[in-house]
Amino acid sequence: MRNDSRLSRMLHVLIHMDKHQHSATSDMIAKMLNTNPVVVRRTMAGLREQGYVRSEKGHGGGWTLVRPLSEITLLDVYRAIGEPHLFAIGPADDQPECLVEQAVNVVLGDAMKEAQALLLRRLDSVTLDKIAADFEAKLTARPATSYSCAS
Amino acid sequence: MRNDSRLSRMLHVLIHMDKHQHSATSDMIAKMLNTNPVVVRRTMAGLREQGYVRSEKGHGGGWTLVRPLSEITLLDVYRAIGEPHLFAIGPADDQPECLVEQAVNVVLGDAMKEAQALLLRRLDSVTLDKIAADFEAKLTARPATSYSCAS
DNA sequence: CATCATGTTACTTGTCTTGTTACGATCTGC
DNA sequence: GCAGATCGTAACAAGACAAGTAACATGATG
Repeated sequence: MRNDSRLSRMLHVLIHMDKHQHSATSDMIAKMLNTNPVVVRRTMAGLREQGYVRSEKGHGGGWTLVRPLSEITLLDVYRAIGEPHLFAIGPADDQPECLVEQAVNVVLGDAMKEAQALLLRRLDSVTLDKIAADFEAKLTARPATSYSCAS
Repeated sequence: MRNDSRLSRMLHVLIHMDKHQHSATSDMIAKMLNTNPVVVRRTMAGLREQGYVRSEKGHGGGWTLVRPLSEITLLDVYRAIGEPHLFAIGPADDQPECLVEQAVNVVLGDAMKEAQALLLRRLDSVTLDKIAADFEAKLTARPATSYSCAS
């Protein structure tokens, strides 16, 4: 568990959900992600609140995709899961008195802000159906092997 | 302790070391950074191995800057401390069998690689004397207040 | 040789995601 | 309406990793 994999996992799930049109239970999704249902519900709660998926209780319930992949960007998903910290590095002190440290924070902070802006711009420029299309391309390139995790 | 602050701390220290020409003990540096001497030695070990600073034991010993700030970039310091992970996010699985997950990893990985390249480029383009100059500018702008942490 | 200072190891702490257990709420179908 | 499926949520443990801490060895100075 070295990285925060919530964004990666949610992208994975959403594309799979688009492939089977019927609802998927947290249990099925958990098996797909090699985790357990509680983690799935916890992480997907944000997607539900933002209206990208819907969850239904009871017999025959589960999760369904509400909006088409073409209308969801990676940035949308990132925001829906709560915009977790992108960087592992950061300043020692956010509001230092020392002017030297302030100067360090400015230079380092500017560089990080630029990198973050670039990353978010990239996330904003890609919709989920683009990833789905990449998958289809891979699929036709090697149709012999098993193509997907428990889908 | 939310972030890895080693880079930030080392930049801070190196610039201070340039200001007083005599050597600084780990104890003095620790007070400056609000930490303790062991952390200082641990983190600065990389800088010593790369030849940016020198440490001397015994009476009158301590740490001294070996190379001028103009010859040290932020990237140099980042590398000297062991190139710690920059990002807090990442893929759920580095070598997934599922082609969907592979496609997710490619898109996400490309975006992160670009952001990382930009950040490292920025770190490479700034030398420590630039930060020192920023500090001097701040200093002349408000000379009345205390300017520096225990320097 | 006494003292100062670094070098290093081992262990603890703090923080955050993930994993897990437990329990309550709600919906379906018989 | 009862049984079972399924989500919702709270509480807590596990794992990872930087940072904090304590103990002790090593080496240099006077």
